[in-house]
Amino acid sequence: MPGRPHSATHISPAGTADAILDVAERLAQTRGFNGFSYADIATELGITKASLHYHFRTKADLGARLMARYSAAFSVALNGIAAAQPPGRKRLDQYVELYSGVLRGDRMCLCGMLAAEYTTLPEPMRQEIRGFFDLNEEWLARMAEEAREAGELAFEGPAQAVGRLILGSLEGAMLVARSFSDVSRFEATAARLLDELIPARVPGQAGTP
Amino acid sequence: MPGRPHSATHISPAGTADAILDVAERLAQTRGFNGFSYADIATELGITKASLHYHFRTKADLGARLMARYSAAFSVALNGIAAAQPPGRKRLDQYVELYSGVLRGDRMCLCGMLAAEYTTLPEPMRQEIRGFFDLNEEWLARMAEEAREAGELAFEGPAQAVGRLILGSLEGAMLVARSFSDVSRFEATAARLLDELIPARVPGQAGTP
DNA sequence: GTCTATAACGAGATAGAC
DNA sequence: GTCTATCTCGTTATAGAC
Repeated sequence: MPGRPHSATHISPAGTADAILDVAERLAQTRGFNGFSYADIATELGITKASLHYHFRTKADLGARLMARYSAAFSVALNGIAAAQPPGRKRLDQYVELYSGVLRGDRMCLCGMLAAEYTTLPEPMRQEIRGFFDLNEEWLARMAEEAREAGELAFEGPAQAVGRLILGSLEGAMLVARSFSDVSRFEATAARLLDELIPARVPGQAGTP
Repeated sequence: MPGRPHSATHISPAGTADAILDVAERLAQTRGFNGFSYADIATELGITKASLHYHFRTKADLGARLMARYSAAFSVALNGIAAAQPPGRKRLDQYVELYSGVLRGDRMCLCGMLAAEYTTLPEPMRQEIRGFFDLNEEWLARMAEEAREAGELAFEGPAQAVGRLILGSLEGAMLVARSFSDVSRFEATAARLLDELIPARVPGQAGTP
């Protein structure tokens, strides 16, 4: 695919592909990747389907680039949380808040959504899904481990297992809560999950000795 | 029983309508409700699309009846577990095993799957999804409460919160594990969830104060 | 109950003008 | 970069013969 115009004379074209991805992202998060069409995007942006194909040759192409952008943005957000907060519960609360924000827009996590459609998606998109889950599990495990080492939170066993449990649980809690249009249900569930799973370490009680 | 070719009601003389639902169920659990067509079912059964419309006038009709059957079969399975096991962890382990069995067939929980497509589904199907979640949450809460009262398991706060957390967590863990074609990942996560959330009550140790 | 045939529509995708 | 026009295919759904 050709890159953006290299001259500085036009600034607006830089936004078209991104604008398309913005709409596609919202539709994919609300209706699923198989739940929207080029016509939906075109209508919303006031352009034609043919123009969409200029920016994204195929829908599979659009999907792969959509997920790559999403993963990259998510990664930036995770790094931001880790940089802004010391090891401890606060980091995980902000992680949960990332999900709450998505849910407030009646959306699902993009990759959680596409995971449901997994078997119908082209391999490049499947790879992105697994990559997103790996990224999140590893970040969560690292945050949990650092909090344990800092004596802020307590849990037993490998941090990887904690990361996997938190990721899966939040994705599922989102899925259910959205069916009831009830963000508070998600928030309450997420809070309890963290409370039970990695309670604050109280000096003088059982934890790491 | 979910994940099995036949529901608990019939054994040998499965009629055409049931055969159609069997195929539709498997396709919905693997590809989603929007991920299969009448043509897919017709081809697999060696009949025509027109015949399908004789049994199910519209796809929305098929979907609603499919979910009603699924929920009913699931309800029977839950009652069976509660009747066969005394209050305690074993009941919940068998509940998890229900999910593992589904996942072993590369399927998702039907209602978890359709929850992702929620916004694209007709209202009757949405109702069934919420009903399925309610049914499961309430059963899990009841099982947790009975186990606590029997002194078998320990947890604090309302049992409803525990039911919601388990349901959402299992649905999400399924979703993620299926993307990696790794049932053991689900099983390990589910086991840890139950261990942490409602540990066995050991006399003389911290549990309910 | 199942078939053939077809309607009516929407999907992804392409060619070529401007 | 965006347009008009079109192609091809798949989708749900119906009519009517057997």
